[in-house]
Amino acid sequence: MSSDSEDIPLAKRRQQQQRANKPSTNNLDSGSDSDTPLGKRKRPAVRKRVLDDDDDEDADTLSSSDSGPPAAKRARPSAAKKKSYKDDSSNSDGEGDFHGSSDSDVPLAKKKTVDSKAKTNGSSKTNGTNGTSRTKAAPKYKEESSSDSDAPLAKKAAFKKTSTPTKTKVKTEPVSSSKSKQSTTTIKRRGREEVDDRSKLKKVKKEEEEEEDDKSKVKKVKKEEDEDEDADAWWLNQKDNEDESVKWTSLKHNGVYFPPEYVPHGVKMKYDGKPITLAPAVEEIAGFFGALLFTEHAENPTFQENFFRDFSKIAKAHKTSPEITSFKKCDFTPMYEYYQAEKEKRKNMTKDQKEAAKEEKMVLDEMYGTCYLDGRKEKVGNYRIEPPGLFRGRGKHPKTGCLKYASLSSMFKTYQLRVQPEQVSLNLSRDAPIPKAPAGHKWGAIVHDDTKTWLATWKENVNDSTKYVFLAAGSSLKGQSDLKKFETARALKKEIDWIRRGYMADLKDKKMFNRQRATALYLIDRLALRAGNEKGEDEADTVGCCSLRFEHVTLEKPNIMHLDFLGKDSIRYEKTVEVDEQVFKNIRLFKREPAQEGDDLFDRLKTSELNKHLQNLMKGLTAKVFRTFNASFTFQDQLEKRTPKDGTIAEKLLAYNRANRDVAILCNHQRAVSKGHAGQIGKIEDKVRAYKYQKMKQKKMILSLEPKLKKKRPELLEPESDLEDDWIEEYETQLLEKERERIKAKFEKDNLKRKENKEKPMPAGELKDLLKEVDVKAKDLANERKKGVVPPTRGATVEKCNAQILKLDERIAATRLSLTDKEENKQTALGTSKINYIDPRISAAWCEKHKVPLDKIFTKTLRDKFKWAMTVDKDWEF
DNA sequence: GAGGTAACTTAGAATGTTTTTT
DNA sequence: AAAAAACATTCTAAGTTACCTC
Repeated sequence: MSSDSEDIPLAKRRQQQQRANKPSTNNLDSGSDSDTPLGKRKRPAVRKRVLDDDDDEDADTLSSSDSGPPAAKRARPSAAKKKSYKDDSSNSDGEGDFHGSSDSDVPLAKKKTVDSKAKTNGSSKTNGTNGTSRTKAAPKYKEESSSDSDAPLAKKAAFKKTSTPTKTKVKTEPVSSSKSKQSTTTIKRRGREEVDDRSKLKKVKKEEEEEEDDKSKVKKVKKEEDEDEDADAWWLNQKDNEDESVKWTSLKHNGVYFPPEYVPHGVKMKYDGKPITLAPAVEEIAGFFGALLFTEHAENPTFQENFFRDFSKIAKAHKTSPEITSFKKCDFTPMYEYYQAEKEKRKNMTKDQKEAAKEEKMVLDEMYGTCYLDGRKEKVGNYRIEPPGLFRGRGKHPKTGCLKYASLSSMFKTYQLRVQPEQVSLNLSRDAPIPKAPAGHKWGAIVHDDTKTWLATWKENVNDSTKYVFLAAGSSLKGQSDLKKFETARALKKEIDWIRRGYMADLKDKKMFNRQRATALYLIDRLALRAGNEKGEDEADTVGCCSLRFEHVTLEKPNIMHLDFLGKDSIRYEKTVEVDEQVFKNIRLFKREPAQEGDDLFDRLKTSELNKHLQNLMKGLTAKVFRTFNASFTFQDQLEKRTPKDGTIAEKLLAYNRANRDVAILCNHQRAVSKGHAGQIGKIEDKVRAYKYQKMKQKKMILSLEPKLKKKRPELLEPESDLEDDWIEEYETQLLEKERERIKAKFEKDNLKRKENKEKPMPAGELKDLLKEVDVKAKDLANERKKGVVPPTRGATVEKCNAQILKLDERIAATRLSLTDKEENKQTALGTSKINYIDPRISAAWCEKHKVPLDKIFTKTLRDKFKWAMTVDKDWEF
């Protein structure tokens, strides 16, 4: 029943693909074994290379014997010189140093921030769009602005706060600091009486004032069935000021939805060939695996091992279950079949059943999928507590296959797979009614932390990570942070020139640390790499920029760099790029002996240090901002270039999608190749071959018509590439077969018609005659193949044949193009960049400008998510 | 300053639904 | 009308970042 090739799961295809992708020039093979294809992972605790930034030698001299610049040029740039790359135009402020000596980073950076502000202020109107200084919004939403009376002051405070990079929050905002401390402790306490924090006078007053508003607002919203767009349009009423850490003043919700209890189906797996009866919990776990049978997961040894450890342990603990000690003796196929059948059943549900299921979902959506935030009705995202199951880690995750459960502790008489209410903490405002916990249960904790956006949280067992219930993507909170994200990216756009000059200069810095930082920054900026935090041993071995290791980078003179590593989600990043000469030199320097495989390329650098540095360059700047900035910038740029001014909507959409794809490629967003892809490609290739076949025929026909052309046009004699005799024969056989079938079908159809019309059916002999004609044709073709000569068809002329050939060439080219297009699109995922990286205002403005309906580019959910961005005018620029 | 972790964004797989093709 | 492809949504894993603690 395992219709094998049919059902290859995505993960498997991905792997095959990755394997297939492996370039022949891959230098990483060395040391690779079956377990760690990208080289065995060595994590030397601290293995710094001998070169030390503290010894005062010029790193360039150390870097290599080759062609370093003459000593005079290598000398550290003087302060005056450095100033020059900060901002050529603003030479008025001579002290505008880019980075200064590293030990005095902070004070200089402070100056920098002020500088850049002064600069933008002076420069012009455009800075009105900068995140911190948005002032254009009209205070439409009157109720809210009541809490807002001190806006100008708060704004100033925020401004100041940000220009002092270190710990300023504590200094300038005692309220918020004490608050956050207290609220963290709150979370740890249990029960409902704990009151969070900041009952500062000001706040209390505010709340009192707003209580009234809240009530009326809630009523209003209910009455108008959330048709009231203005009430939801937070972006029309952006206040820049206000304590950013406070996320809401009122938050009411109904808690979370727990997955239903397991209903045993009694389907028996086999052990050692015999069906066995399992206790419900054990049966459920066996079912988890059974459902995954024949997928890449279930065939992965690590997955099997982890699963079996947990499975057999729990089976053992249940006395009623027979002992299970060998994975090999387990046969889960009955369960697999059961779940397949269930799937089928679900697919074949009647209309009524489907209707009922929909209804049920609606009820849950209303109950748990909705909350009230500051009186506004908002959607909750993932309100379902994750059901138990097998952890599906990506790539080579050491824990993949482990059982996700609630508790195996003996406190519970039976093993508890489902997360219990006691493990779940809820966050809501103090005035909100506390949702009832499921019967017989209590909530783990109730907190009132208005600096957090989560509604519920619990701990997961496999990686000991925290899970949250957040608002949906279309909510105001998410929208606001989205807007903030893009405004930061836009702010970077204004600063990028001098920041780039800065790190380019730092590439030659005497201190190794600075060089590494600059080089990393270069890669992050030019290649849109992720920051690359350190990872633990119990995670998949993936890297980002700062965690790149030697084996991930190879160099090729004069300035070519190959990158080959597994990034987030174990997606392979494999690119060959030209890099700046100095970057090339630096990387060679970093890679020098005694470094060896497994060592970090940037052995002095950590993401935290990189980000600290960036923070000094610009408020809110972190490594990930570069990705956002470059993605949006590239998109706008490409969109502009590709959109045909007078094209049809379809042509414009094509341009849009191409620009989108450029971004996806930049960010290396990939997806598994779909099931039928190879087949689809094959079909198109066949189409190309069919064209070539026709072309070949035309060419030969010309020669039959005009044999003299053999000398004049030797290309006519050349065989078509990729057109082999065997293929031709098979193709012709197919053509003939199809023709026969067509004739038969037509014959039968005609006879049916005759019958209806009470006419006599055509005699079978007629059909035979028709088929004979095909046989004659077959002989002709065979003859043509033998002699390599194609007699001209009736009315054929050299001119006509030439025209045909031209047409065919065009078609071949077009089909080939669609082939490349398809091929590339097949592994490129456009969605991720559209959802997370491309400022939606670029799209909105483009639609406006080119009269393209918005719903051609954004689905309903995306329009909802980006509703804050839809009001820009056609000339808006990122 | 290392190490841990809370909280949030970003990510591809899996699943569900609609549209297109056969 | 069925199958396949395309498109949309849901799910939860896997990142980044700030912050806390020692």
